Amino acid sequence: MPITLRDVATRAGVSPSAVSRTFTDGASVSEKMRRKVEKAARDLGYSPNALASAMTTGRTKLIGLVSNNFQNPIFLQVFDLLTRKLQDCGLRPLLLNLTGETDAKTAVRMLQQYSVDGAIVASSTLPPEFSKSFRDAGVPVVNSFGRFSTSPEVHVVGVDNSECGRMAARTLVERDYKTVAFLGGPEAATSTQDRFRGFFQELAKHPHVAHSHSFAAAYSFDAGRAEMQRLIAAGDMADAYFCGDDVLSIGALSAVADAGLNVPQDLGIIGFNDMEMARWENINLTTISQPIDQILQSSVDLMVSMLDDPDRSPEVRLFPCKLIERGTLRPLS
Amino acid sequence: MPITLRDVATRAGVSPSAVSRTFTDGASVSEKMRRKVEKAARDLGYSPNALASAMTTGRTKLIGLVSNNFQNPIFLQVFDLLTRKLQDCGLRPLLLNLTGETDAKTAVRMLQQYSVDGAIVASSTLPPEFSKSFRDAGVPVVNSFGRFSTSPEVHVVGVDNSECGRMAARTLVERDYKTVAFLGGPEAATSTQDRFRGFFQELAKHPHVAHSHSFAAAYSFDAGRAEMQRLIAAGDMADAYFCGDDVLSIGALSAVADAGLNVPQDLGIIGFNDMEMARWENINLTTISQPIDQILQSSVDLMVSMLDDPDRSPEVRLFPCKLIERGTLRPLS
DNA sequence: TTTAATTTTGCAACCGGTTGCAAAATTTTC
DNA sequence: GAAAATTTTGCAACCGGTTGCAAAATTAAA
Repeated sequence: MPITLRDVATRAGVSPSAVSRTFTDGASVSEKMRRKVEKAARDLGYSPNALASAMTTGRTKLIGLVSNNFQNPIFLQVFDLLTRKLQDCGLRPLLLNLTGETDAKTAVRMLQQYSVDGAIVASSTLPPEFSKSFRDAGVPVVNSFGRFSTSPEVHVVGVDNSECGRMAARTLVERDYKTVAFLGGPEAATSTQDRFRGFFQELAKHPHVAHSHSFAAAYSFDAGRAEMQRLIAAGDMADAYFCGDDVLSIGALSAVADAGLNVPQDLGIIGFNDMEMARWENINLTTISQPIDQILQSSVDLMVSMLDDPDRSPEVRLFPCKLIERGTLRPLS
Repeated sequence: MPITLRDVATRAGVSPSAVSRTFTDGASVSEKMRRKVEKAARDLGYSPNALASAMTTGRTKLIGLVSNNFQNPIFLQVFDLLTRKLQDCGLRPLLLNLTGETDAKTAVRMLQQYSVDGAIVASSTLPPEFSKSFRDAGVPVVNSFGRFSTSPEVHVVGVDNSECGRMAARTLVERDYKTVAFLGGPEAATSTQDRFRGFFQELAKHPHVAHSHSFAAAYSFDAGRAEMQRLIAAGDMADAYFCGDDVLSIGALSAVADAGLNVPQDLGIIGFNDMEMARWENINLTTISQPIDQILQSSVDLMVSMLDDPDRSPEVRLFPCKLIERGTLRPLS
């Protein structure tokens, strides 16, 4: 059924190699030959088979897109941008959904079977070792939104989460909140741990500010709401909360509203991610944003450069986060 | 670098065919041989190359996942479920992001180059002809969330959008709203058109109920809010609105709240999709839900059955929608 | 115009598997 | 225990391209 290179060769009355060469750039083909072949190809509706070509060249132009964050709304944007950017480079994303599955070995094998040229691990919760398994298996990898190290073993692109924690703490202290708290997402996530560390590191500089912390069960509205309800019921409320995620914040806000507390006077909330919903007038959440587009562009750029030079030494690219001032924090006095 | 079948054959001291056979089920291999080969494979860490295998078998186990809906939060769930379900069947999703691009020819070619075994077009906005191009090119296709026809040319799984429109109209009339309106998403989407048709078809049975309609520029909070603001400013408000999507509804709700109107007494709103946010206590949107999980399971089932029998005649599978009663519509009197 | 240098083309082997066919090995039947 | 029936194995060709190498064709130099 499908047209092969040999079909084209026959119709054009040339050798298969000639056809192959007209479709690989950089190959030696005369103008006359190229025209002849292109005509035949057009007539027949031929387009080269990427898989067969991959057999000899060893490059599939397939990039594994690995993630376990299919619950977080921000990731729809991540997938959108990432797939578009990859497509723009002539690369095709092969999706691997690792929800509820963290075995790196399996993940690597699943991608290796398809000879992917590389893999982008987009996750703020998978540990660095996860990405390392890809590198160890010889699969070029970049970890987007991952935890960085000063002596990285794989490319990492993202933000400095502990700096984000410090930024949140600094902001709350500036706004004159006297007791502040960290309301994190799932404790196992590296991003949670890093922000936690940064947050309390900064607070240590302000001994007059009381602090506490707790963790929500998931990055979800319900988990945020439940945890805030628990805190309210327990009666040991802080003045201000740094939440691990906007959805969490919004859940917390809803519990706070139910309790009749006044935001931002009685209680401040600062979120993380600046997702779509944070901008909604009826939510209007003050939050910290990470430059998603830049992170992903940089990830793809790194990926592309690794395809040329697989032994490129691992690099860390961090982008600054930004405070997005809205209505859930007291203004600077 | 990577271990080939011949490496395994050499180490096990058997022929390549033997190795191939132990890895293809249904092939004739003795117990003794199988054990020998499996041991060698394990020792070497061999796993068969899906692409090479595809060359002779003609099956890649790659399924194109085509969509242009990377803005709608509901699609994160769609991607999550679809990829998991495909993976569970041993299939791998090759993502194709068609945002701002509707040329079916290109899309087909992009997938054909990778010899996908089939394609799932997940979109409520692409026209049936789009999916048809795949079928015409010999690529088994199922259109999830698509517009159905009584004499379908491709498999379609989804809901009867015009029935959804009727359901919305029926509900609003029941609740005793006297002037009702359709606040649709982008007019070009088939789902918008179908719901529009159903909505007014039902209203035609109730001549005492006044009606009107308009369309938002996008499926977004801002578009919904802007359109509702425009309506409020124009001063010709209806009693109740059927919005094309929950995000749109939420935007509209925010405009309504700003205007000091009382929901659900002065004004009723009914959304569509029952997304996560509709459940949030501070939104509490009455909406119509489509059974996403069933739709996708059915899509994958159809896909799998087509792989066995590519000439299976096209089928339409429609699932019922359900009214999710929350707080933005007057109760039944 | 002849010869040397350069470019274009085709041949054939290969990438990593699969599979039809016949030979070899095993099991069944008598 | 020999012959027939059945199962297992290996050989070799093939899937749809690519590529090193040498022959053929073209261009440049003499």
